[in-house]
Amino acid sequence: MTLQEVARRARVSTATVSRVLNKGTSVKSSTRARVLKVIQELNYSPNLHAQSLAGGRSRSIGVIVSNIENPFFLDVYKIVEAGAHAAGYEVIMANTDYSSERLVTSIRLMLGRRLAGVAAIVSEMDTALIDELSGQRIPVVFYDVGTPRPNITNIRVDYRGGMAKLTSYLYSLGHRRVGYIGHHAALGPIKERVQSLRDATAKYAGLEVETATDADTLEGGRQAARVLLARSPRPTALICVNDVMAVGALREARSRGLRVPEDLSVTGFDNVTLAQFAVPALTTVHIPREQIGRTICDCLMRDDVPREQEFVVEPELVVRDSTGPAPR
Amino acid sequence: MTLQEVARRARVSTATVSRVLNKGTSVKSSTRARVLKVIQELNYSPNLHAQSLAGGRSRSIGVIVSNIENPFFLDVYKIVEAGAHAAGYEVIMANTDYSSERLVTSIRLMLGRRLAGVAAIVSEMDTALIDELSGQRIPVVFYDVGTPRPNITNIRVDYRGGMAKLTSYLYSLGHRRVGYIGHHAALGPIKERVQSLRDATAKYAGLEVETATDADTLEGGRQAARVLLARSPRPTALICVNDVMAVGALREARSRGLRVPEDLSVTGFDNVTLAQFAVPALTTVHIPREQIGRTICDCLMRDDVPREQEFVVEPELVVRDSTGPAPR
DNA sequence: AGGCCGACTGTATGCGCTTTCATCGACCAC
DNA sequence: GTGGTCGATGAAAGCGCATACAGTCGGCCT
Repeated sequence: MTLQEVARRARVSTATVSRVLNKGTSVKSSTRARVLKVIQELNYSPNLHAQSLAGGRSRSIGVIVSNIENPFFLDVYKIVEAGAHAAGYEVIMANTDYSSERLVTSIRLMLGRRLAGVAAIVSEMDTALIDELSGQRIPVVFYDVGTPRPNITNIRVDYRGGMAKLTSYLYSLGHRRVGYIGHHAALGPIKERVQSLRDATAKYAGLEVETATDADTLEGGRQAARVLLARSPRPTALICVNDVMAVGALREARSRGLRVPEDLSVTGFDNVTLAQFAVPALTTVHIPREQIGRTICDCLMRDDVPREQEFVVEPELVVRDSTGPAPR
Repeated sequence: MTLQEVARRARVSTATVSRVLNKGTSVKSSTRARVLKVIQELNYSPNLHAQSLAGGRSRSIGVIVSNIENPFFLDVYKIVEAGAHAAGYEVIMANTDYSSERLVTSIRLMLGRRLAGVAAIVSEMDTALIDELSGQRIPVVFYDVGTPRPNITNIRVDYRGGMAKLTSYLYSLGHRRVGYIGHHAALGPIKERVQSLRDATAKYAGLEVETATDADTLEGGRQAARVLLARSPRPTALICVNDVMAVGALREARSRGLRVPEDLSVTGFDNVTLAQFAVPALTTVHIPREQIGRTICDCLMRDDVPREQEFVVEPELVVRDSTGPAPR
């Protein structure tokens, strides 16, 4: 079913059919009705590729995330999706699983689609790629990675500040031996979190940090906790890089018969919904995903926002039931 | 950056550039190298729209899900994604939030993209739409909805069987007053689960069922549980339509000081990873998502599989710690 | 030497659509 | 009546690529 076929059956030119499809210019209402009727009868749906090829424009934006299974990314994605739909845009999602190669593939694909904009909510990133993207004419938003460049907007979270709040809080509860549970230790933005924690070690006398790394999943959190909790002396607090891993850690603690928070404190990061539903409810650091999502939408789908900006979002400590005074 | 521009700079014709891009036919290796070099220099990436318009074919499949936030859908999506990537395909995801209108929009969009195939893992579905899809020449797979039609493959889960196992198990534990927690009670495949439960009421003497409906989220599960647990006499078991809502219900039970499973049994459905990490670990019914995902991949990306099939997958009871003998 | 084959490359057409630009009445003011 | 304006429509030129087809050229067989 092509536009041409529709035009033929409606006894009009292809231009007219195109006009009623893009309900912009003037078409006599009787003609419009006739065309619409044929479209209906034929179940015609325009070839999107031909549309964007001929039209040059695109009503789609791309969103690349590191791990769609992690509710943090999912939340941001959903907010962007809602904003896009509200503005009449579609969104194409790509998932990299923290792989740089998949990131490159995804970005090339996004560029190939000639999208209206691309948001990369990822932890892995390569400077050359950023340069390449910067050279394109489409607006790009980075979260977590990337440095200010022409045509590129950056959103970053003050992990250092968030981690400092967490450390100070745990220290004041008497914790001196803490375990850090992370994933993909080599990736820049994630490294920043560990580093912040390590820096705190210097500030707070007697604070010792051990780390364990595993996959960014519930099971990964559990495995990492298993390693850390087997050490002797055992850490009295587990700081997890995100809520998902923290819930995994919680599970492991319970399996070992450790009471949380009496025997062990556990903290998350992100404050996803799951954190409230964990048992016990998770103490975590809130990252305002709503704000991040809206910023992305503004940057990609509005012309009246300046590019080449940098937004810094400030995380906040959320104390719930998984933390308490250090034992003994 | 167009193919033309690349051809000009490499002093070859566009046909040759196209050849090296689609690494099929023979190109002298020195020419190939020259073209590749220019492509590299220009950061050229082919216009996907032009490619699929000219080429006719498409290396993408579409996956439509009802609620990407629910790990069940996410798991299936990820399996399909992996299979697609392995076969050199891309996947376009669409999320309907259980809205029929969004389903229609999504399907139209998928058709507009002239994809190689579409999978609809959704609970909402309209017969007219199925007919329309059936008329297209692209392979389509439905999960949960849809009736056998030409060119359409169906995958369905024997909910009735799964629910029967669950009911029988709870009955044998002495539960006579059970609550059912669901969402979108009006949608066909979901209605089937409640109906199975209701049918069981007839079979098992003295079994009473009350239902509550809320959103398909952790919070929805909690709210529904709140309603059910406020009743008097209180149900001794809560059967939840899926694991996510069950975890929400678990949370509500705990808030009310009810011990699970001593005071209250709770069951989920789907057996997502989260079910093992719930506290207590959730008794649930396993749906083989791996098998579903693979079937979808086979149907959409291989030519040697017959269409117009119907696959029925058999769910299995997984007993964990959230169920026990009815109190008193 | 003539012919043929195969590796390589260029030319030209069209995929299905959008978008100028031109056309053609109809209608109004003068 | 003439010129001008505006609404409605058609004709046609691409958008960037794939590909059928037609060369070109060297090597090799007879």
